[in-house]
Amino acid sequence: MSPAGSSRWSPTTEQLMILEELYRSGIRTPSASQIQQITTHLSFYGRIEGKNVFYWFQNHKARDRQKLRRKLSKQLQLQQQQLQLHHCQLNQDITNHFVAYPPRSTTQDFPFFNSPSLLFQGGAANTSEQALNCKWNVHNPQSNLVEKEEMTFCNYGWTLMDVNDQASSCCTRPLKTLDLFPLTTTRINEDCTTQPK
Amino acid sequence: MSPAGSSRWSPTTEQLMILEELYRSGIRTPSASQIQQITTHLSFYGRIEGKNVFYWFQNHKARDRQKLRRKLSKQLQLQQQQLQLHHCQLNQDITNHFVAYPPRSTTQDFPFFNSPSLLFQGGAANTSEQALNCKWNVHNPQSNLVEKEEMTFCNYGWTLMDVNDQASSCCTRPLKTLDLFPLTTTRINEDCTTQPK
DNA sequence: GCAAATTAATGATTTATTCAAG
DNA sequence: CTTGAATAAATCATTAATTTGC
Repeated sequence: MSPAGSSRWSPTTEQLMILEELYRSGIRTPSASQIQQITTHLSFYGRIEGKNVFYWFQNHKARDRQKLRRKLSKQLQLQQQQLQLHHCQLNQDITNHFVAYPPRSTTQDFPFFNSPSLLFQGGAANTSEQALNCKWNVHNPQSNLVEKEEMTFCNYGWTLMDVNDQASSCCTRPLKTLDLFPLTTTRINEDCTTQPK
Repeated sequence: MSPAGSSRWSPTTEQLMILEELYRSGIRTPSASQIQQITTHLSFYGRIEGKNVFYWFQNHKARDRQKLRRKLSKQLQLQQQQLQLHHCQLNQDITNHFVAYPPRSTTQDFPFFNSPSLLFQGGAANTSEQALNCKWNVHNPQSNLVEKEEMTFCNYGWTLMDVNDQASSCCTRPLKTLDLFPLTTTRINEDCTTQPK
């Protein structure tokens, strides 16, 4: 691929420090122009592309969330265990105080013992979700386009792509027949079912 | 945004027909060049951008899968119900034949009645997954780059972006101070914590 | 010390979910 | 309700740490 390059980007220490600082400062989903700026800036410290910056934030955010989720779920698990223990203790007490002799079998449990194990997935996820979904809106003075400032991923790629996209305006020059369209496309429902294998 | 345009693309009938035909013919995740071709071609029938094509395939594939999953899970559910019924019947039979008089309470269920509802998510997903994950590799004669032909989403966007990305090569011209980097970036760990609001 | 073997991190893709226009 | 658009979660794949036997 890239000459003398490995297949994937690995950030230099400086790049990483800067990225982390930006993250700490609140950036989570950088807009197109932000990515552009960051990339340009970081390219001073080593080879880097826009997508690297994009992915870095994507992953960092996700793994932050994930870490938080795990912590919460572990906490919950502990709480549950303690509750269970408490429950058990209570039950023991009841048994000791109100049931003088075993009711039928000493190995028999009380029904409320096998309480359903709570669903961490759902609960914890929602909690951490709300805790983390604080969006950060850039106040970019140069953007006088009235589009949503919360620019995204795809917009970035595609918007920039469209700069040299001749297909944006309805092109009237005779389209040369392309590989993908071997037949006239007006009678589509006939047998142009060229099955690729 | 676009002059006299609505906020989102809506495909013309022709465009839709072609897209569906292409989908039927096996295309699921069109490569960059494919998207380019398709877009160019479809732009003859109305305004369209590359991302529209990309999203269309993305969504169509996903919703196909989803539909299939639902069908399968419904089937399974039915099967489960029937099994349950069968089970119930069996239990009834057992009760009738082996228990002459009610054991403790007529409303009491047998423990194996509340069997765990099976996890459709896991099972069905995997099934439909395998059924749908038939990738389609283009045999594009014009690509003599030896990169993987299974090109993707981001590659598309970002690759094209990099065409006019001056930051790709390590730039040595003095970077003008950007909004995002108000201070020198070498001493990062000091207080450049400009909190955005 | 130092590679081969394992494991942990993390960059890059793909899939699922959600939002919102029409 | 359908579906284009966007975001988040899950997954894959490669690189860096780390361990292990010599």
